[in-house]
Amino acid sequence: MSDGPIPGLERRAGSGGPTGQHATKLDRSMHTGWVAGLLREAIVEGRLAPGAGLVELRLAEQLEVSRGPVRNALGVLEGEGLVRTLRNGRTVVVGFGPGDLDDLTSVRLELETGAIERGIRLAADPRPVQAAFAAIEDEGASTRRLVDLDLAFHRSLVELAGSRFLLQAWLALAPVIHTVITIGNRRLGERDPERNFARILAAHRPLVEAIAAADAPRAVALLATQFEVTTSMFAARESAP
Amino acid sequence: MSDGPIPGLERRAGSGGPTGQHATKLDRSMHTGWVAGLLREAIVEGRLAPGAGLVELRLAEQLEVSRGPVRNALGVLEGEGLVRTLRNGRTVVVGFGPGDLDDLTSVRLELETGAIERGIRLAADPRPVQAAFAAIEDEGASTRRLVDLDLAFHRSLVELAGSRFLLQAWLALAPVIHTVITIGNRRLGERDPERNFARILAAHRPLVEAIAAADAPRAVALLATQFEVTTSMFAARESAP
DNA sequence: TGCCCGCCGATTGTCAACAGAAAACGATCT
DNA sequence: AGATCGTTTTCTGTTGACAATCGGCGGGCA
Repeated sequence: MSDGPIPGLERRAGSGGPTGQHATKLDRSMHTGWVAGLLREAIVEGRLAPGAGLVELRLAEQLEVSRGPVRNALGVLEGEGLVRTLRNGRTVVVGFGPGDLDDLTSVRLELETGAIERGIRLAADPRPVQAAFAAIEDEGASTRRLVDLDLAFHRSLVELAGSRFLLQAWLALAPVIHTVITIGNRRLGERDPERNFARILAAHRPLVEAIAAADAPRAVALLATQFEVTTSMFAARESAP
Repeated sequence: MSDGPIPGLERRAGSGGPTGQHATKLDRSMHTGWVAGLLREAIVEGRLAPGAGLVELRLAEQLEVSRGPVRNALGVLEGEGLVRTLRNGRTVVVGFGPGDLDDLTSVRLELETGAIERGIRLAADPRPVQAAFAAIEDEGASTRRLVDLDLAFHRSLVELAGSRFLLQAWLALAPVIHTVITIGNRRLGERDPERNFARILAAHRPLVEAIAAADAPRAVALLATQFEVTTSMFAARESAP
């Protein structure tokens, strides 16, 4: 494999190191979670090309930690479906083709549709969804956080159903969804972030209202429309770069 | 925490040790995968009670490996949702309540129903499903392998759709499904294994036929019926032990 | 020239040991 | 007696080192 440091991993994120401050929430631990977060971010933002090999020792010395945390981080990334270990133990970044986008979108649609229907049927509290939308509104067009907030919004949709396992299934897809949203948002938003932001708001607001009104059919239809619009925009950009 | 070895983990499974033979399929490695498999088996079969604490050092010396593989194995199990690490790092076995059964079943129904519909719409090859059913038929009433084969059957249903991410979402639930099937099969099957076996066959055969005939509505209805029967039997046993 | 075999570097899997934090325990004080 | 504080013990997180394995490279041979 080629020498030199791996691009897009200058360990600048966070503070000056893993011992910075917060213990990365629920991940395995400080170093492990930090490395996993860094790697995940690099992958979902496309800085790590699909197929690129991740060598434990190189990552370790580049990030100035031992191989242990790196190893564990690769393990959680593998569990998230972002990397894949060949049967020789070599770890590579997984790639996503155009067909995968349709596939992922359809699965998301199915899961989130079911969640909304169940949530409304159970008269779930819509306020978390409203709060998640408000967070998007308040953020502005800052692309970086926007992705996280968009993902959090859709997570709140899934959580409407109050189903532990539905959430678990969706969570298994979350990193990949993050990848797709990030790449798509960058393509759509780097020219005109404000317009992209307005588009997102326009797509989400009616959905929030429909959910607050407990209008399940309308909410589901709006969700489907939102996904269709997104994928078609992707496809347009994809075919004519 | 109480002393002594953890019950139900006598490292008998497989050969005499991790260096036995095959490198546990696609898991992380020999020892890691072996430990993860052992632990997973113990959890899904109920030998490890929910809430039980898993101490790395104790597991390590009990299984005669170092803490490294044990640690990685616990990471894998955590990714599968079978254990949970508290914010102090302590790892405990997660528990499932009666409500979780309904929840899990409904999510499974949704996923597998969608898979069947998509698979039939795409004119997917039904032979893997038939093969999985044949494997169940050939096995007989041996409860142990029956669970694996039942799970493999349902996995083949999901694979009908040819959707990478639908499979990933379902796979995220697979260990938990395994747990439920195992516990349920034991309760239902320990009195009269033959009868339980016949019940499984009777529930699966029409489903296979409907899929082979590309009759999506009938297949979906049969799947729903199968799940309803199972859950109601569970509930009956649950309320009157 | 083309193919096969053995060597060598690179990389992973594993292990034992160290430092820090959290929990459990007991003693002391009120 | 009950609560509180300090000590001890347990357990995790991390590190560096060792052994085994895989891939690639060059030399030898037909």
